[in-house]
Amino acid sequence: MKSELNDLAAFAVVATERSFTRAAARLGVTQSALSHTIRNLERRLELQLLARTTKSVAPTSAGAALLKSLSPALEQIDRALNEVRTARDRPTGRLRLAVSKSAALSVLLPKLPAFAAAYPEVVLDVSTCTGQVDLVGGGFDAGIQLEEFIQKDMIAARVTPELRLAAVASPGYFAARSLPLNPRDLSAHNCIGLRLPGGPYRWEFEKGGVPVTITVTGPLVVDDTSLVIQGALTGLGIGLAYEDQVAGYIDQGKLVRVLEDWSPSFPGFFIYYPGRRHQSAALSALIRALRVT
Amino acid sequence: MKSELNDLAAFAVVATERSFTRAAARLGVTQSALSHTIRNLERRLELQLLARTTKSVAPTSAGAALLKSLSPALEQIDRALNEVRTARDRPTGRLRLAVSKSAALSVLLPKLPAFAAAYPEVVLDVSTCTGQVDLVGGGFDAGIQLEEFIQKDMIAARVTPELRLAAVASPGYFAARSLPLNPRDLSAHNCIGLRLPGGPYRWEFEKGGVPVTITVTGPLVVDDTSLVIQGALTGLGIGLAYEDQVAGYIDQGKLVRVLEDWSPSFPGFFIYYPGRRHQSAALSALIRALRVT
DNA sequence: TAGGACCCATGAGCTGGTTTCATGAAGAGC
DNA sequence: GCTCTTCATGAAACCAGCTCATGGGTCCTA
Repeated sequence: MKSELNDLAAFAVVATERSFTRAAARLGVTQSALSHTIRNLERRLELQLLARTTKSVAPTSAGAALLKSLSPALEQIDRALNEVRTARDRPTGRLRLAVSKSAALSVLLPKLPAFAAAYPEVVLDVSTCTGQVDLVGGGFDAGIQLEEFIQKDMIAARVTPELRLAAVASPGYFAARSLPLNPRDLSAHNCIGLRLPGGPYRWEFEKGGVPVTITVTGPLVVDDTSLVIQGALTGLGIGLAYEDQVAGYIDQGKLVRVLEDWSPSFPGFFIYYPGRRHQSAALSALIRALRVT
Repeated sequence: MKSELNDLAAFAVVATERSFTRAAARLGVTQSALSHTIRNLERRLELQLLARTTKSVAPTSAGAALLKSLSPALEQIDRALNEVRTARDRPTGRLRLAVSKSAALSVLLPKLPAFAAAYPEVVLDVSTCTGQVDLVGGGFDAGIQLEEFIQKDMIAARVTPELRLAAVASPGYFAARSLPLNPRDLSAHNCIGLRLPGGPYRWEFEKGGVPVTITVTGPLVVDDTSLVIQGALTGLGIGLAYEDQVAGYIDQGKLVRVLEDWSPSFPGFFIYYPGRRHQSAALSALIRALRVT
C-alpha cells in the first residue's frame, strides 16, 4: 500500500503555493513536516521537483511537468469525493434493485409515484429476479424478495405485512366439480403449476399447526404468478396466488376461493441489503419509503 | 497531510479486482490490511463503497460512481509519475536556462549542435539575463554566468577556462593616435562603455599583482558586448571584449589589441543550479556536455 | 455430509513512518 | 545592525497502518 499519492498531493500544494509555510498552513501540518515529506518524495523519485533557496520556492522543469498532469487529476478526485459526499447526504443517483416480479407489482409500483416525486434525483434500476440472487455478485444495492429467498448475512426490513396465499378458480370451473375441502382433494383437480428456479413449486397448506405439502398436476405450468391468475380466470383450473392480488376478482365473483382455512400466512416481502453501516441517502430513503413496521 | 488518497487508490484496486485477496496481492500487502483500510475509508466517508459477502465483492452504486471518476484520474497520475521517471532516466523535456548574452554566444551556441544531436528530446529554453538573477524565483533550472554573478548556495561547474579581456580598436582608429601603454592613458582615448544592470562597468586591469580600475569615457555606451565589438570595428574607439570573441578579428588585422600585458584573467563562466541532489537527466546531460575541468 | 479450500472480518499488538519540537542558516526589510 | 521570515535538519514521540492469529461463512469435492 506504500503509495506516494499523499506526498504527491502535498507536492502539488507546495508547488502551487510556492511556499512551504503557506502550504503547510493549508494542509494543517507543520512546515517541518512538509519539508520532510517533500524531501522523502524527491529521494524516492530520485528527482528534484522543487527548487528552493532561502527566499523562494519554485518547481523545477520536471516538477512543473508533473504538476501539470497532476493537478487536473487531483481536482477530478476532489470532485469525485464531493459527489460521493452528496450521494451520502442527499438522495441521488442510481439504485440497482433485484426484485421478484410479484414484489415489483405489489410492493414497489404502488409506492413509486410518491417516491419519484419526493426524490426526483434517484433512478431505480430494477431487475426482476426469481429465486435467490447473489446480490453483491450481481452488483445490486438491494433486493426485495420473500424472506426465504434472502441470503444469509443480509440486513432485511419488512415491506409487507404477513401474506397469505389463496387457492382460486373460476366459478365456471367449479360448476361441474365439487369444491375441495382438504388439500388432498386437489389431486382430483386441475391445478395450475408454478415453476420456480429450483423446480416445480409444491403447494403448502397448514391447519391447526399441521403442515401439508401437495404435488399438484394440471394442464398448465408457468413461471409467473400473474399468468397463474389469468389461467384461473379462464377456467383452466385451480391456481395459487397472493391473497391481495386476487381479492378484487373474488369480490367481483370472477374467482372463487377454496381451502381458505388451510391457507397459512407467511412472512411476506422484505427489502434486504448487505451491510448495516453507511448506506447511501438514496437507499435509506427507499427503505424508509417502503418499510412497514 | 491526512489525505485519503492512498485509501482511494486501494479502493480502486479492490473494486476493479472484485476481491480483497487478489487486490492485496497486487498491492503487496495482507488481505487483512486491505480490509482495515477499506473499512476506515468507508467510516470516514460514512458511506459504503464496496458490498461484500463471503463469496463476492462488488462496488455499491456509490462506489461504482466513485470508481468511474477515480480510475481515469489515478491512471493519469500514474502516467505522470512514469513521465517523471523517464525524465530522471532519459534526457527529455524542457530546461529553462538563465544565460548571459556572452555566455550564450561563447559557451552555449558552440556546443549546441552536438548536444541537440545527442539529446533530441531535450528543449533548451534560454532566457538571456544580465547581472544576478533569482534562479529559483524565475523558475529556471540552471544559469550560466560569470562567477561573480552566481547566487549563494548554488552548485556551480566551470564551463570555460579562465578568460581574459582584450582592449581593442580598429587600425584606422589608431592611425591618428598613439597606442596606450598604461591603463591611465585610456583617459585620452575614446572608449566604448558597457552598461551593466548595476551601473557602468569600470574597466579593470592588473599588472604584477597591482589592480587598476579606470572610469572610461567615449562616444558610445552600450549594454551588449557584441555591440562593443561592432563599435570597435567601425573605428569608434577602444572597446573591451572577451579575448576569444575578438581573436579572429585580430588575426585578420581588423582589430588591434592594446594593453595586453595589463589584461588580467578571471574565472570565466559557470553553469550553476540549486541543489546537488537528484538532477533531471536532461540537466545532468547539459552539465556534462558543457563542463570543462 | 464431512472435510478442505478459499474468502472476508476482526481484535490485539507492534513497527515504522510521519509529525512535532527545537534549532540553525540565510536573506529581506526597517 | 537587528528583527522577522523562510526553509532545512536532527532527535524524539506518537500514532496510523500493518501483520498475525483467529473466526465465520460459502463452495466444491469425495
